[in-house]
Amino acid sequence: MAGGAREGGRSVTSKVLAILGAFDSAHQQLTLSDLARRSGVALSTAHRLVAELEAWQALSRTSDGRLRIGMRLWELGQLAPGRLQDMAHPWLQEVFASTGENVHLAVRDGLEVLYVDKVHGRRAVPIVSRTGGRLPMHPTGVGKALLAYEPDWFVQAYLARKLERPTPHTIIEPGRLARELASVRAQGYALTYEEMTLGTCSAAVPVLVDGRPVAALGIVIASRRARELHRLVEPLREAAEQIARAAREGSGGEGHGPGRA
Amino acid sequence: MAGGAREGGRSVTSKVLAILGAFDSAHQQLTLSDLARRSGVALSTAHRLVAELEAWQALSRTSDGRLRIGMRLWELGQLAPGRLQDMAHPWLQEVFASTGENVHLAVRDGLEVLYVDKVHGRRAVPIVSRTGGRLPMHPTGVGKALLAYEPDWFVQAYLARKLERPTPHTIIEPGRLARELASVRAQGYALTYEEMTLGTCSAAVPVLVDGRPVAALGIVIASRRARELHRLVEPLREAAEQIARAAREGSGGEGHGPGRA
DNA sequence: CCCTCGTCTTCCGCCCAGTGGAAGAACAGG
DNA sequence: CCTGTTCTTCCACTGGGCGGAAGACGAGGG
Repeated sequence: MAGGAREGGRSVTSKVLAILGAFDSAHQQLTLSDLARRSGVALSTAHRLVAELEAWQALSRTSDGRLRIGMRLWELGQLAPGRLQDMAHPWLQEVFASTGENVHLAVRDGLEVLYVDKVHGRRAVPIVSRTGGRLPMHPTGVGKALLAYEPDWFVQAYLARKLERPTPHTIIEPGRLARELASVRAQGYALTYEEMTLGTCSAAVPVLVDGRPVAALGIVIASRRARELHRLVEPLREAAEQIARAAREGSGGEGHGPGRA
Repeated sequence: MAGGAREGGRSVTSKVLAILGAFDSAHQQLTLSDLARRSGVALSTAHRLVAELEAWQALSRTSDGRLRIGMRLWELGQLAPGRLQDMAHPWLQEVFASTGENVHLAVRDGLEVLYVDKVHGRRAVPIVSRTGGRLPMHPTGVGKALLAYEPDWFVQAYLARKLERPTPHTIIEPGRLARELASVRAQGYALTYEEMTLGTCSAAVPVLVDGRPVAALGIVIASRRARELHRLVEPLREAAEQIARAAREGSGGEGHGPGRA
């Protein structure tokens, strides 16, 4: 082909998707060159495709000319499954109303937790998680709550890898983590103390439908108030129970959460 | 070309976008054939593109095989601008906490209002609006609050069209609507009584930054409780003022809302 | 049971849309 | 003025995309 060998035949669609996929929470705005580099698409090709995406509002530009995800994609994204989130939202609200803390809902996706909803007021928001964000499972409350109820083979596979260690308090020893998970199962809730972020600690409970952990409900507070965590478990547990009930009744098996294994 | 004339040369990208664009709140799940029809893409082409989109989780399938927007697009959508929404959320929360009603935040996009955030509890949710949803401006509280502060040429253009009439209470006479908007400006808030949906009424206030209506904050309740609306205006106004202040300080002109004219 | 109708999937040869290197423009520092 | 970076435009070549058609599948219905 003109200018050189076409690199092994990528479809146009794959290039468009690669361009979109170049954005993530750590790279919310990119220059055209960055975008081309990150997506592995030739600069001139990226230029053309980006123009088309921009015209459709799939991408937009910040005031300094960098590219971002556009409103149209946000709008489309709102049409994604989300049955569980919709049902759960009022209950998160309830927990927030009775505690005033940061409450969030997460599901497992692959080997990570994906935060699907979040309710927060104005006080002490250490921004540990953001809606649409991902974190590893073992250093987070919701992650431990979910992991503890996964089948054994899954947990084994999870523990077999080298685990990230965001803070010195993170538990990464397989044996110790396995024991921790056992106690989560025994108690019905998970606690963390500065395992993901220094300065914050959390409590979380799983949402169990037919014994399977479809989501987890968590709460995050400043670590100097760690003693209050126990007081917060009961409201969480109650809300999770209600959400589970609503999920059992509400949806007759419609695929509502993500579920890559 | 094989099979016949290529219809005027549409780019691959435009087809992909047409496929995504075929989904909207009234068509959240589609069969492949529907999708091909609605997007104007040949069936076999749609089949191939959809397969690629599905593999990337841009689309997913419901249990009965129909296609939906996938989790990956939801995730991407969460990276869209949203500065204003993020800042505003705690204040919506505050209004909800003090009133217990359905509170939502909307911006203008073209000739419609786009709902960008919503907080609701378990009681009386007539689901008038959904996050990511659009409604015409004149029958909604937030719409009137926004329209009242738009420049005159814009309002004229809006009124010049034939206006939809979702209920018999909807005001569609240009003269009457113009007078209504004048009184919104005078009072600083807008009220509606069953103008969008029978059985519900609403109050809304604009969020004004440098005199320009960047968003509107609204509340919806059952119409049998219409007398309580006045009581709800003050909390709304207060929250809107705080949001406006935060917006003025927080962002130095970054493009955060949509703004097609 | 076969037939019909609608939907989904696969196939295949043609050819134009897409491609990417290169050159040039625009801009920012130094 | 020069240098480095990013953005934009150009162009000749070609293989990925195209869509009609035919086949597979499934759900009624007679």
